[in-house]
Amino acid sequence: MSDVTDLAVTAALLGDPARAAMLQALMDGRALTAKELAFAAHVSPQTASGHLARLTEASLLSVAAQGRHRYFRLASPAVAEMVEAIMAVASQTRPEPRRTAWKGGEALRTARTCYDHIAGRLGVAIADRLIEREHVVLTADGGEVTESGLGFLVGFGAAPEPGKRIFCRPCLDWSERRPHLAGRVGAAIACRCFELGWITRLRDSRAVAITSAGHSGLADTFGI
Amino acid sequence: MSDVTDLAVTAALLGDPARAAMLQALMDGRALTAKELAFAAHVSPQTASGHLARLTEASLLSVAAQGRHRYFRLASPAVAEMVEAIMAVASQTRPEPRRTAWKGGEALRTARTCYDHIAGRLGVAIADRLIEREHVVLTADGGEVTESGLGFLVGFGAAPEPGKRIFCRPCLDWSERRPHLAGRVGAAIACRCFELGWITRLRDSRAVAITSAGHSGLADTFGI
DNA sequence: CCCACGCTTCGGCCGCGGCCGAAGCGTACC
DNA sequence: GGTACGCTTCGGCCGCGGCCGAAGCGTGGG
Repeated sequence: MSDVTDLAVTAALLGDPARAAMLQALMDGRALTAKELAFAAHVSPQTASGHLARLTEASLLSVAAQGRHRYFRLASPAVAEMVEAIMAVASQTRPEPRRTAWKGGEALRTARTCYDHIAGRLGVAIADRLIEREHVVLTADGGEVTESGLGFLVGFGAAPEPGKRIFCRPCLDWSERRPHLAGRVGAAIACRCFELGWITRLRDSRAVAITSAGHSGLADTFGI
Repeated sequence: MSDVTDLAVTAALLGDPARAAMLQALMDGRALTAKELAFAAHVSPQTASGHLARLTEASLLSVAAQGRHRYFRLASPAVAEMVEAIMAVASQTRPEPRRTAWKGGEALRTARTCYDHIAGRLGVAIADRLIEREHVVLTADGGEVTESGLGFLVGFGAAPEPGKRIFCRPCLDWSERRPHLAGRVGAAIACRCFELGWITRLRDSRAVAITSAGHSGLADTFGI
């Protein structure tokens, strides 16, 4: 048994609007309190508490108690990847492009964080450039940084940290439907871009803005 | 709104045990009838019919009516990827890793039958060679055999039989996640390979073994 | 020490949705 | 034409699970 049971119970956890909203709110990798998540999901604190307990129990979230607050965050990059994969299918499903473009929707598509790396048009563009220059090679479910790529990253100040996490892998971008860079390499690039002030987080959103320094920097470095 | 709603409704579709079982049954890329899927999900035909209608409505499945049967299959590779991503998280949750790659798993990935054609690494390799040599052209949901391809197939002794079945189409390979050849052309090639004694079926399994004659024959004919 | 606050647990309400029996529609085969 | 079969639709039953009010527990601060 029961690969099938596992699939169903895990998917059912994401199938509730309140829990889905909470996971979305955590998609940028930050840690939020139970109350903040209750607000994000539009439910009362006690309802949220129940949902959070179930998500934590299933290891989709990890929790850290601190004083009288409890901070929840996604348990692993795999969870973020799963959510993005579902979004990719869900957005494909959507019949008409739905022109409404609610406040910030366009910004989300331009550039956003996906757990700890960059997604949206910017993320895809960066991946494209690196592939074009043969700094990385992406396959269906893995990727490698070439010799020249490693040199480039070091020069950029984004040498990926050593660790057991997967080095470099593609992550399907739900808005662009093309892969962007995830893994340690994607995280290092995103981190460096924040460090250089090329991009900044927008309030209450996973969207990020590209600063004017970012526009020139990205043009110089990546040709974007 | 409602990226979050989309996420929830799509996930909810996978969150039901019966629907999850159906999707799992389709993960190898084959097309199954409503009745077969009802059996796989352990529900009555009328219950299955309802589930299949919802999955099709949401574009997770595509359906092809043929005579008095209706064949369901995954609508796109993205759906398969989504299911795999969820399985990745679900299995991560599971405490004990439980024996990886059960007996014969590797053989299944090397070469297996997919209805009446060849899948696995061998199936994908054959498709790749034929595309590379411009003997076939594959599109998202169909395919054509070129002039030179037809000559090649006839010379190989695998002239596809006439009939109303779809001539040539790609079939997503579950283990390789890339298309292999299905349809009458795929069937003819597989049939000829069995005929030449290049491959033989293994007992109680969809896996096939490549014989020594097969190794040299495949190298000569397809350059594999 | 007491209160404010964040979070959780408990209990009960209620609606959504899965399930199957029965019936209807269309195709295939004799 | 008749029959068998695959599939779908309809209707009604029923249980799971989401929701909130009230109450309980622990921490921090005045």
